[in-house]
Amino acid sequence: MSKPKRYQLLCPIARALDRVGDRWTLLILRDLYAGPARFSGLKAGLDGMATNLLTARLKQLVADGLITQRRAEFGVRVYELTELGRKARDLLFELAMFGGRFPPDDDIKPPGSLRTIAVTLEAACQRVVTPDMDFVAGLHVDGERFTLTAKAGSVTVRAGEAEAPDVEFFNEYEPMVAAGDGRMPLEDFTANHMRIVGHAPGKDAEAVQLLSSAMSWIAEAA
Amino acid sequence: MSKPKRYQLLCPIARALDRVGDRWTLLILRDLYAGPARFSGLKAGLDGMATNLLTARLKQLVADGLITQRRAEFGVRVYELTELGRKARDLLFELAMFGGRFPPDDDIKPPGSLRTIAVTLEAACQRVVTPDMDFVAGLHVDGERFTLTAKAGSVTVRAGEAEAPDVEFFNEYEPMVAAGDGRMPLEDFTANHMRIVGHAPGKDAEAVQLLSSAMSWIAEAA
DNA sequence: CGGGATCCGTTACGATACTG
DNA sequence: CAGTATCGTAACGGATCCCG
Repeated sequence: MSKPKRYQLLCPIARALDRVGDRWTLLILRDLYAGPARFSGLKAGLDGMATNLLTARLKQLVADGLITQRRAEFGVRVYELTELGRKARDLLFELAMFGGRFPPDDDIKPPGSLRTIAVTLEAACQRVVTPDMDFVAGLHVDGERFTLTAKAGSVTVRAGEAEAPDVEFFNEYEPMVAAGDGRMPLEDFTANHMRIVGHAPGKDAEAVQLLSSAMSWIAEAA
Repeated sequence: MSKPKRYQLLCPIARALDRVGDRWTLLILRDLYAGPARFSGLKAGLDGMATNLLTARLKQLVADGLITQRRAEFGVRVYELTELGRKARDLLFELAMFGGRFPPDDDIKPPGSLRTIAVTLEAACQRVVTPDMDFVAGLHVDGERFTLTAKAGSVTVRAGEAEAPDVEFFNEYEPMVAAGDGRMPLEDFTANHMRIVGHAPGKDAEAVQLLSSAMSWIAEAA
């Protein structure tokens, strides 16, 4: 029965907001961009969100064709982005770039999960990747694992441990955000807050090159 | 007294949404991108929005440094974007690109004003402009006037009549949106829905070149 | 235990009326 | 013209309960 309020205007911006403008919706897409997730996983990442709201938003997103619910092995239900939903990447990235311009509030809480880094990192890397790059990197951020893959000029960043990474990065979340926002100099970050463990010489150099290019692209855009 | 609900998370996306995520806020920025506007002008463009809400949103935007209230000549108050507020351009553009992927709803209303085209058009043109372009174009869309200026590799689109345009375009809004969304072939649009009146030969060709490049950039991105 | 559904107090929104 | 005040309604937030 609940029909959300819509603008219903002949304007692409309003049309987008009618799909993703409700509270929490963009944060759901943000978390799903890192890969499929279960109801409880999403709930954990979206701290403070009521379960009935999460249900309602997921239902709406399914209806709009942005996500699907799939039954993975042993009956576990997972939600994941559709091809259309993945197209929200650059929108989420611009949102992150815009948000980075504001000083973080005083009483700020750490997010329930770090999946937010996937979409931002992937979008930034995609802007600076060169077609010859080809590697798999493992990313460890405050203990959470991500996999960054560069191949044939395209980059993906997904939640989950890399199987046979060519190189591994160990970072903490807060310095990453600070560097991205421009509150910490890039040299400081790369020198003091990024531990690199290479497994395939040559590939590591590529990975370091990509990551630092991406970060300075972000810095310059500000 | 009213403290709006905020996420307050250490995540750039959430930080952006804490500034511009409330209902109507992004549509206000959208309209202001076309240039300064008065309270009643905004209200007219944002059909259906309650006046107290508009007041509240404007107050919040001022507090966050995205807009300012200025006293123009004869005591008329106008709101206008700050430099920080103008940085929302690419965000609004990505929103428009994303919204264009959805079929327009059945019972859709025309927007209260066409100022929405300024931000989208400017962002698209900026992506394809060449440094040598230098002209002033008048844009007439369903009777509303806009001015497109290209100079030194940068493009601006503002509401208001051009003083001495090198070229003038006459369009209707609906076909423009349809072409932008990909529902109408570009050739159809440029051939049948765009009237061009040139005043400075050479300059007109530049303008036509820029406009059609911008539109095909949009079409290809989809 | 994961994946929700139900209920209820609180807040934000939408419409209209009113004022400097 | 540029808002403020009021008020009914819809959405949100938190907790609890239910079902496989």
